[in-house]
Amino acid sequence: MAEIRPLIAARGAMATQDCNACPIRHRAVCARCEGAELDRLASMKSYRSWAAGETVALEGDMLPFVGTVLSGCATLTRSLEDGRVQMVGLLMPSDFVGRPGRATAPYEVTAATDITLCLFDRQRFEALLTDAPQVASRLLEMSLDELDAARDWMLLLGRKTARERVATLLALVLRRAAVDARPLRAQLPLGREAMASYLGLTIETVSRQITALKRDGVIRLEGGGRTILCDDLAALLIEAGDDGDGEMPG
Amino acid sequence: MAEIRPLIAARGAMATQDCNACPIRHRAVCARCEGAELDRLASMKSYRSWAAGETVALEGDMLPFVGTVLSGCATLTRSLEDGRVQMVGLLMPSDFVGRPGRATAPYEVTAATDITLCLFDRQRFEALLTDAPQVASRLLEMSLDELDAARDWMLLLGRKTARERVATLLALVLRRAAVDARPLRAQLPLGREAMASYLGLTIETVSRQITALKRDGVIRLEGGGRTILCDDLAALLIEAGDDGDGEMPG
DNA sequence: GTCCCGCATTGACATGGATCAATCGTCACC
DNA sequence: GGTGACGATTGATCCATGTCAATGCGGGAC
Repeated sequence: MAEIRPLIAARGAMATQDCNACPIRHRAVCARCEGAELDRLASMKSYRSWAAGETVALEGDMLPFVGTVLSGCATLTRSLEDGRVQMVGLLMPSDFVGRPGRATAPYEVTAATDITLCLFDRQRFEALLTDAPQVASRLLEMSLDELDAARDWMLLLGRKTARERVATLLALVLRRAAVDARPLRAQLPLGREAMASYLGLTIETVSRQITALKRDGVIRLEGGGRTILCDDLAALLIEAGDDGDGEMPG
Repeated sequence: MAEIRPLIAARGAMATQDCNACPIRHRAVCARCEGAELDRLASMKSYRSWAAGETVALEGDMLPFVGTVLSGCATLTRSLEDGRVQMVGLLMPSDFVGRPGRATAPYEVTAATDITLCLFDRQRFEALLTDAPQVASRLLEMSLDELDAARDWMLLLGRKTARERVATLLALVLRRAAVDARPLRAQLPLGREAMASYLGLTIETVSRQITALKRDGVIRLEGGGRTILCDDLAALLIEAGDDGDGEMPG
């Protein structure tokens, strides 16, 4: 997913930077920090990378850190005992990972692409939280945004048809990827399986709905189905069933 | 819903109390406040009640306040243009209402029972937030709990069968209502329509699944289907499809 | 270039839940 | 006690999506 957010630096370059130079400060938890807090953040952080497909944390794992996504894309999933899986969040660069105040991960975290995180020791971060209001209020704001996004997704999962779900996701990806280009074009960051998991559908249904949207002239495909083009975003948003201003759950 | 949480005082008594005496401080946003913050909170608050069925705020409404539920029970819903509705949260006493940092309501808020809220002027509350870390961190904690709950519900909406969904909700209500009594007994706070809205199902399906669970001896009904009894919570939790430790989205 | 291998697509069929419609209970009111 | 209204239940049927299975396609290794 890094490729559709060109602002984000490649991960090799990242490992030597500190919070002051963080290219994602505009959204990340340190966005409002000043001298002293930045120094504290910088003193407790480290970097770590995972390859696409690797597990960052299993449900119930001890998580000694919290952190921020620097590059790449990770998924949060919850599953039932018989193997049914639902994606409950998609982490993009600048998104926050982990849960201050809780030692174990409530869902499985998996690297969807190669990914690098900027990690903070959880307990030291919690201490910072209690006496740096900017950090706490910034994190609160991010959490509330995620809550809104999760609730939008509940509407999709509870009430939308398969075609509407697929159209919603494609519109979301297109709007993130390219606000300017015409026609809109985006490489799908997720394979069909991850899309199905996100949308509460099966792979086959996702595939059929994409084919149907293509047949009906709403989208076009390129590069073996991994790149989508759209000439008329308004038409795609109508297919999505609402005005389409929903945000992606983080 | 107030009747199943006997800790909560009746609303008539509430209107003259201040934050110090708030009977729901153990969970509410003021739970960690001390002298100065409590005084500030008390100075900006007011009380207001709505009757069951009344609308507290429509999607997109200006909301000049944030607040806390004192008594009663409210629902948060999102809807599609053609009328399909999904409940995205259920507010119980001590739950937080509204969104610091945003002027308009992102979902419709409706009183499910008679309800009383303790309201704070939004802008003054935001100011408090920036310089009272206890308030910000308490609110963060509550928001993260709601986020976890919303994500649990995404698993239900995306992957559970109708029977599992109904069993999950009934187990949730039973565990909130009565931890001690045997057999477990609870008055349903929600009618069939609200249950269906919460579960992403239709009224008819909810009704059929309740009938089926009764037929199979997992639950019993009383009082015209508004009170449920359960002799074996473990059996109900198995029907719910997971270990059942999910929380209710707030 | 060819052979795999993993992912995506397509097809045939089964089914869970929605839809449409009728009936039933319960409670409030007269 | 009778009546109306509203929510809940039950029944019959339909259809969207899941399931199972086969085929297609593109990219990397050699």
